[in-house]
Amino acid sequence: MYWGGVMAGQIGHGMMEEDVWRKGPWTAEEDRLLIEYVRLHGEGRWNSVARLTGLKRNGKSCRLRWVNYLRPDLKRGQITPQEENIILELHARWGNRWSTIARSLPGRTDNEIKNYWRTHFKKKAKRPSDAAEKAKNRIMRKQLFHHQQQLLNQQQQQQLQFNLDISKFEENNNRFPYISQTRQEMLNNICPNTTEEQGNFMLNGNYSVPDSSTDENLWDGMWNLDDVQGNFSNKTGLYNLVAPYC
DNA sequence: AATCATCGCAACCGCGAGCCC
DNA sequence: AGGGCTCGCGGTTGCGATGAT
Repeated sequence: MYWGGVMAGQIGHGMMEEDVWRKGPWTAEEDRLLIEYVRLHGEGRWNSVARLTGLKRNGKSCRLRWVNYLRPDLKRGQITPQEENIILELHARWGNRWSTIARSLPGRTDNEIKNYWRTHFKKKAKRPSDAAEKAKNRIMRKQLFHHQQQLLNQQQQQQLQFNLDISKFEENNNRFPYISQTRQEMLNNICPNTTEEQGNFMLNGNYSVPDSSTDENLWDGMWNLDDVQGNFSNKTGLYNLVAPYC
């Protein structure tokens, strides 16, 4: 337990800049005051809490305490397997957008999901400790990979347009003898370390699933697929799509 | 029993977006 | 237009609980 944090300005009742906000774990009495404040005034205007209740907590701290712990609609207990699946699915789609993910899990907070992810998934994926863990990770990988494949299929339509655009570019420049390198050059501009095989996926759609010996790399790479639904025709979207293979 | 390592979670921090004056 | 304020978000830290040695 400690006290710290210089206040930014006057908050009323003689509290001046040299006063400090209370930090650290909340007491039952502080919780009671905050709950009473929300009951009377509703959520929001968190910077008024200190002035109206006498709590020596800043607005940020009050909001966080309410949102993550005191809200009556919070669900307690462990994350269920169903919720875990949803988290996996949505993280594959949204990346670390915890608040977005939390909106699909009533009663769960972004903080809770973020903590759960960090302790249960990211670590396990990086260094599985035994065969069972590896098997579980393999299943997770396949689920996620299947999901990514679906997204890739959607994007293949956009890739067709991408190829058409390049073809038009080539047609317009076919009087140059070295034009056959253009596609690779364009890809190299986007993803400099792309191998020939990886480039084939992007340029020709000839994609082969990496073998299991590269699973860990693939799995790790998938954490970068945050924006896989981005526009394929722009550079950012393309980069996100090919990032795990770069 | 003692010590050390790891886990799980609450809370803090910095930053950016949106709003209002 | 822009400066200040409030709020929300994602990353990180601190620390008690638990497990391993």
